[in-house]
Amino acid sequence: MKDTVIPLDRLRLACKECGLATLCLPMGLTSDDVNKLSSVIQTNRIYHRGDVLFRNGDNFAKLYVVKSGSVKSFTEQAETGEQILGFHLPGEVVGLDGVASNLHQSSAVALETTACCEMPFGQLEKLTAQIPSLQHHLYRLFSKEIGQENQMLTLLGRFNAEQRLAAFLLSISTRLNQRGLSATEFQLSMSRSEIGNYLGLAVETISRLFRKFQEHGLVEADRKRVKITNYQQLTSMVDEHEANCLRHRL
Amino acid sequence: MKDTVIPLDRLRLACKECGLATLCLPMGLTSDDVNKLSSVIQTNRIYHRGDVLFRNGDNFAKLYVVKSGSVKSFTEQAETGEQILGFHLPGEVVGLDGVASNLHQSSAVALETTACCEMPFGQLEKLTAQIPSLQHHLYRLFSKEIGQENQMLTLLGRFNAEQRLAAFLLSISTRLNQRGLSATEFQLSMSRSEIGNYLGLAVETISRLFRKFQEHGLVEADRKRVKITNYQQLTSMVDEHEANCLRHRL
DNA sequence: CGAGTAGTTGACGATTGTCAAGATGGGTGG
DNA sequence: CCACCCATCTTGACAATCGTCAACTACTCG
Repeated sequence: MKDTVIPLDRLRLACKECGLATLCLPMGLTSDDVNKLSSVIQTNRIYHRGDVLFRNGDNFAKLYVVKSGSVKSFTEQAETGEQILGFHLPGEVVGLDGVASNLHQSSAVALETTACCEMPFGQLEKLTAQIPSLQHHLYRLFSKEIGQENQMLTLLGRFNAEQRLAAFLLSISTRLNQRGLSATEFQLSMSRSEIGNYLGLAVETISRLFRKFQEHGLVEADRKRVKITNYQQLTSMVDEHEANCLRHRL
Repeated sequence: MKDTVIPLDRLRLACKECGLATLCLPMGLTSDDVNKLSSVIQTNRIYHRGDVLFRNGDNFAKLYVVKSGSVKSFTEQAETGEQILGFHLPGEVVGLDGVASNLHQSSAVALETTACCEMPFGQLEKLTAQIPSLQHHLYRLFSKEIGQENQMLTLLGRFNAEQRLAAFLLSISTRLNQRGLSATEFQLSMSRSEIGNYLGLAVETISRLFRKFQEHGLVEADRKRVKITNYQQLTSMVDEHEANCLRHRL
């Protein structure tokens, strides 16, 4: 992903030509509507590894759509450090939590070289009042985010360490696959420590689980390169009914 | 709370007279706008303990605002039972996760006798296109929900059992207090088992913690009746910096 | 009043975190 | 191009938190 070469002359793509358009945009917009939207959007701003998109407490101004690369969002705790709230892959939106108080409630940092489209929320909001399908799309976007967080709550509340890592790998796999990439072979952009943080587990646990998964032929992992070798069984671990049977064999 | 008597003739209150109006409604609506809104809303539908507001997989049609009583929302897992996603107190909205797919992604059940206002989302949506401040309010509502779930993720990811229960009690306290009730003395509507489920802990752990808190003079708990006797110290447990110091004394 | 559900308590064990030491590898500068 | 360095990762030993199991108590509701 890091090595993908994007020709410079395509960096300033308008929404109309954007490969992610079906993810960002609702169906049924007129060409005129799309033009209005793209006039408001700042396209393809580039961030590098470690660059901050926004920080907890910053004034909320815009939503960020990841176009390539990846972003992590997190809260900063007084002494315990950060709690990672999510990893954001191409086509996903970051910053929705800022609308409530006009201040960002979390921080967001690029995990690698990352291109984002930035949408000033105030302008977007005005536009949604004029374009019903865009309004509906934005409501759906918020709602989808809530649904995903609900899944994450379930994961943290009811899943053991194995199931959490399995679910994590499957989530990344599915999401990359939706963007046209391989579902079974990919490069993680986050460190073991970040995975552990996200899943509520210690780094050492993540490391041990990767080894265990590898020993049992579920994945081949070399550093950040991951190859899922038994997708089926990985899936069945998350479906906890079968997981209980499986756990005794593992 | 269960015993609160609501005169029957006030049960069909329009939004204009609703005591929760400042919670549900944005500031700066004209009287006309409020009338439009209340014409769309079904007010004060009564649910009893165990009654289902909606179930996972149901068609999504409306949002529910709790007016009195309380509601739990949860996902149903194949064999592990349910994972509780949230408890909803008066003034809070339930059902936001349904917008994304037009199907409810979770279920919601009344924990006690509960009155809800029900807002058909399609109509609400049309109205928001006409009333900018209502549109903004709805975006904020979604965003606030996301912020709260982020807090919950942090709780499940980084807090130990003690901190989780402390945070839970403080959350209930704060929210009830915002509705004009006592911050230090209240009646829980959920069982120990439901608290445990919500916090990712076993019932027995909750039971032991209540005893521990009581022994240390933090709360007095008799079944569902809770009295917070040392609010200060409870707060400092959640602020994890001090919590580390405290833990050795407890 | 009786039955069943919810809550409590104790004993025990497993999962997962912590600590410490060592290995690996990417990146940088000579 | 090589070598060194630092961050990341791995691995093992040990400990602690929390879950599980089981028995018992106490409400609540019909």
